[in-house]
Amino acid sequence: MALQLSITEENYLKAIYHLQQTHDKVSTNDLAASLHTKAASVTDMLKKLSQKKLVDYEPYMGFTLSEAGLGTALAIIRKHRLWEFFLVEHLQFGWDEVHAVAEELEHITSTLLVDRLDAFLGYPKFDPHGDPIPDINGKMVLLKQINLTDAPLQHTVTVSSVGSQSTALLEMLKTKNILIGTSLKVVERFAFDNSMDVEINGGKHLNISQQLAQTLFVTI
Amino acid sequence: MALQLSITEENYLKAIYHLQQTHDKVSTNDLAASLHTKAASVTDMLKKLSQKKLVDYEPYMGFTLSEAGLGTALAIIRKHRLWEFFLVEHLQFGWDEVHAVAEELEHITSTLLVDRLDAFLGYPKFDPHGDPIPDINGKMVLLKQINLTDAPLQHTVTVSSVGSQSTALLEMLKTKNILIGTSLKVVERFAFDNSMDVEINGGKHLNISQQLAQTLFVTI
DNA sequence: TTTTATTTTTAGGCAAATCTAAATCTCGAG
DNA sequence: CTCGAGATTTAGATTTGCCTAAAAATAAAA
Repeated sequence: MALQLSITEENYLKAIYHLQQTHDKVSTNDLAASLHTKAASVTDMLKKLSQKKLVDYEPYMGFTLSEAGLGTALAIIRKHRLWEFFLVEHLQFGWDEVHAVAEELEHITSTLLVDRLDAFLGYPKFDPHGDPIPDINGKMVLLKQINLTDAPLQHTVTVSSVGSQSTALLEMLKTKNILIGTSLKVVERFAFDNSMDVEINGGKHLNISQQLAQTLFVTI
Repeated sequence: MALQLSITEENYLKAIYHLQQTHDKVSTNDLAASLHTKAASVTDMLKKLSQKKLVDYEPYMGFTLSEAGLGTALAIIRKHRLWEFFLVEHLQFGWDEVHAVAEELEHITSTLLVDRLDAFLGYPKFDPHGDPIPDINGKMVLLKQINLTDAPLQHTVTVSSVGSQSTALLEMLKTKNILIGTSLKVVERFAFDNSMDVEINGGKHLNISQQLAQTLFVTI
């Protein structure tokens, strides 16, 4: 069985995972900053995680997750993103309100719970921020999915998926004639309400609210 | 704002609440037994909870929850039972598998989460074990709801509610002609599969599986 | 009403996770 | 190649929750 980790240990693994994405080797100071703690505390914890073979750690030389540590980190991230999806999809949370709650929910241990939740949600591939959700084996789509909100001005993008299957959303998309595969050119953005004007399939202009743009994932 | 409690403190409050239901004044030893810890530890924690005005504690004389402590305990129990309902209703957990998971979920702090979950579930009044769920103000139905599983042999009971609104269940009830208000007499129980034979409205006999019996709440 | 048994509390310590301050290491500048 | 700035680790304390063992209080029995 996977050894039982404290919430603190799990948070360390997760933070190391995120730093690893950009810093080939992670430093004590960077991790301390990321966890809002002090370097000395990080060193203490690293000795423990190293002993448990979850990180490859050489004093003064930096560290990375071991294979086992990576698997554990991905399991936590999987839980985090699945809960975020649940909160937005079923509990009417905004995509910007879910992080703090998911930080707590991600430490619930039951694997049965996670896997049932995954099934209940329909095995989503991306969380509400467009980040990929690892599957039960830790596998995930490699790139972050970007939504219309982040599309560059004057670029034409293609709708690749929607962030929700709610009937309210699907109806709205139908009346606006937006489907998977529709091309959208971002014409203008309005700072006032974060809405945007787009040109649809090279023709009509359309105003899209921030809420809608956030649920439209696109490829450039 | 409500002061932030540790998980341990919350578990103490909850345990005191449950003991209070039967023991007018709670004793150090009883609480220690209930939490699988030692009397000395309980005394330590009681001093802390007493200082925070969550329990009324007089050394050597026993203790009870204060008004504030009761409110906090009910909020935890509310979360516990709502999560149990969610697990059974939406994630296919058996009613006997949910307790351990709910023990973890009940400590998630977001009140927005709890209240949205409550709404999502349809403001249920009873958890899957028939225990009443406190509402947002801590109010709840006073009696435990009993389900058909616990009905005494040869007694006639009346279906008062069902534990789920799932279409699968409602369809089954329709074909079996079981409605709210239907009288059922428990004729026989079978230890092999925990199913039971009942007489419906004083007429036909019917076999009811354990799963079905558990979702049928009755009055005697 | 003593004395004994039981319960509860105090005293003193331990482990986890944190901190500050001091010591040590690494690496780039000169 | 040496030195010092900055990063890292060690040393020593603190807090929380728990423990054992001993002392104190209450309750029960003689």
